[in-house]
Amino acid sequence: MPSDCSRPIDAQAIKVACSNCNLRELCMPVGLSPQELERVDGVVAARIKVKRGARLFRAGEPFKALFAIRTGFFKTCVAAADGRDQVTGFQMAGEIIGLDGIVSDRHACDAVALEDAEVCVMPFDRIGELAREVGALQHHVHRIMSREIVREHGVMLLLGGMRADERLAAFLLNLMQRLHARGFSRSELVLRMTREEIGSYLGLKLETVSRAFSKFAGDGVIEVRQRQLRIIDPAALHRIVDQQPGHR
Amino acid sequence: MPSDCSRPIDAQAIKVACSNCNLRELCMPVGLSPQELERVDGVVAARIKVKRGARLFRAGEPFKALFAIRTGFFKTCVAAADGRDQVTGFQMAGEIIGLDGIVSDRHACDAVALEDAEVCVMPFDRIGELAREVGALQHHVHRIMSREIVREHGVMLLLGGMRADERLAAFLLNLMQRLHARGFSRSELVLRMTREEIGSYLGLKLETVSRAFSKFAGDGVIEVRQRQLRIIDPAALHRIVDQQPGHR
DNA sequence: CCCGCAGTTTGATCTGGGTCAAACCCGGGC
DNA sequence: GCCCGGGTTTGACCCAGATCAAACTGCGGG
Repeated sequence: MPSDCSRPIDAQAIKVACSNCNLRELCMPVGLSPQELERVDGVVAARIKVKRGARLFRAGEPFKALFAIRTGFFKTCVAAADGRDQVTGFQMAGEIIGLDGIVSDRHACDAVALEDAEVCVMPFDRIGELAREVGALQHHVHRIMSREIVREHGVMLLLGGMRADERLAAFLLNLMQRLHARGFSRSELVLRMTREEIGSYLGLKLETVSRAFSKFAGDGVIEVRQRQLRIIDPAALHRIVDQQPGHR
Repeated sequence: MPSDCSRPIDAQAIKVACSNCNLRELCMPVGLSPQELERVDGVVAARIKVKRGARLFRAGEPFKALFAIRTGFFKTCVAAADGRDQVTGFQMAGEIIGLDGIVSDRHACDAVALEDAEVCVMPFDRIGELAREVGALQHHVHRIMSREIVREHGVMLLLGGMRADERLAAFLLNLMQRLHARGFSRSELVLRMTREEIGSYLGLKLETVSRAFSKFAGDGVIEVRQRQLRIIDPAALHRIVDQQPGHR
């Protein structure tokens, strides 16, 4: 049973084809032979639209498939036994979500669409079968999971040792870099998430995030108007990130 | 070329056999047929001893293999461009390290033995081949990587939103639980790492860790004598972990 | 046995960022 | 057009934990 507000689309009607997808380089292995490519097309069982604010999956639900984001923007978050809630990541087009569900056959976090989104559903057992036949796909799956592990190392570094403005600078740079890899401007972006969500991800309160934004703006490093951002001096952000002190 | 102080051992001489290993349930898939089991034995190419303080691998070194810990205790840590250093995890017998190296064919962190250790070397390409033939092994590899991702979510929750004593309590409970799963006492343990390493992992300074230990001891929750620990009241630790306030 | 040193404990002080509170901004609905 | 509510900004104050400093503990080596 799909989560609230998400509705499946007949895969045949759309004629899903990874081989034609412009995100191919992001979520598929490179260097496949034409026939391998065709087979790998088969991992996508359907596409699903997810409305802004709706959940693609929730912690505790049975895990059946991984999801590749085609369009839109997600956050994933875990909730502790008490009410506490932690954003564990923001995901954009070409990225894969649901990896945390494999270990226990249940999703371990919630995935919430921060804007209307569309995702490709890739049943995990089908991935498994195909990976056994197409070596490149197998390795690709390993790489994706490994990448997620490394990304989380980075977050630990950030949460474990950086000051508020270093965290925000690192966050912005990471966001810009990923957007740029998708062909967006290197200097302009609109934030899909609230200050509070940024704060949760960075281990800060929303007021602190807001103040850091204001400070950067005051220093002429960025321009902010609500969620509209313009990076004026990327080098300054880099300098902020690897300024020594790191007080924690 | 292996890192300082580690020396390979002739695999033939030792006659490595996962099938006889008492850690089998921890690092191998369950429910294999006898012939599958025999094949999986083949993933271990060698065993290596690592002396206390030596590195099994360092960030940047080419990635060739995963390592299963047979005996001993490790920490993994990443270093930022500036001197900053963050412990990303502590690993004990039956756990797998090196997963972060897959994505870029280079290790992304250092693995340091905190006591004399012995590890099984599992060349990654061999794992790949075998996983293609033994479905259970393939799924097992995915589960191990997924588990690491979920573990890191937990650390993010801890670093992002918990107070010092909550962090330490959560850390101790996690440690106890893993040790107990390996047949050790549920109430007594000796810490293999320094206060500073605990602090790095938990995003705290060593003094703060020390104070939290003293506080727990003063409250009769634990007994501490240097690295020797005794948990007197585990329930109290649980209560500390999910006490609401979480000030961050 | 003593020394040296790494690791730990404890105290005193400082401060980054949390908390509380008020005002503001803007888009959507009526 | 106006109102309403979620999101954001800014200010004032406070506290958990960082920082600095000093003393203690226990172990390995000569």
